[in-house]
Amino acid sequence: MSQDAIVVLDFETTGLSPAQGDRAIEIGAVKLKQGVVVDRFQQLMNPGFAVNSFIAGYTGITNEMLRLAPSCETVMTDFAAFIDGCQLVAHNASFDQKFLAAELARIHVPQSQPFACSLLLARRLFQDAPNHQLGTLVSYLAIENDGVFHRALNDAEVTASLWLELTAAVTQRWACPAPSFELMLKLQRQPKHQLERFMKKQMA
DNA sequence: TGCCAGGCCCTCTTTAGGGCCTT
Repeated sequence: MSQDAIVVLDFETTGLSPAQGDRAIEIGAVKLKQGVVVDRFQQLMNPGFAVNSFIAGYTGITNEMLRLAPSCETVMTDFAAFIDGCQLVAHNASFDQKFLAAELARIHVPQSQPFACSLLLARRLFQDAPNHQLGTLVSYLAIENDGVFHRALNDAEVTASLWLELTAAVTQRWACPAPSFELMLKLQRQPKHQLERFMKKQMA
């Protein structure tokens, strides 16, 4: 897999914490090369137990839909191949990263790819947004969408568009052509009041 | 025993508390 590919991913899960026994029930992902979507991945997966009514209502993913889905282990084996050699992005990446690491650990695959966070970047680059929930940012930036949220591929698609908006904002604000993934990783860790100083140093 | 997410980030901060964000 080429090293310049970025996979923007989103998990739907049975809850908030793999440490408390929660599992993934759907993975959706969009692969970008030089800002263009070149591949997609979407798969429901059976966690081995029933999802509660809140999750079914929140995601629209029912136990009936999951009953015939392949196991998490089967799906994650395929997904590990999909993301091999790629850099990763998610909205509130700490959430998706812990589920990705937990599900990959079950099939004895380490999670070693660098992981950028569109939430941390949006808090820095779109400070005027009403808030930084994914749905709000989609409206704020007029990102094209089909009105479906909380399904993995739909959320991954709009997060990929958000990623491109974030890189475009860096380009526009600091005259930085094609900001690298590594630059975005560093930027998401900068205190807000030091953004100008940081970018000035980067562009010098 | 009782409780049960956790990282980020702001502020009435750092010997802490609470909102934001993800499902």
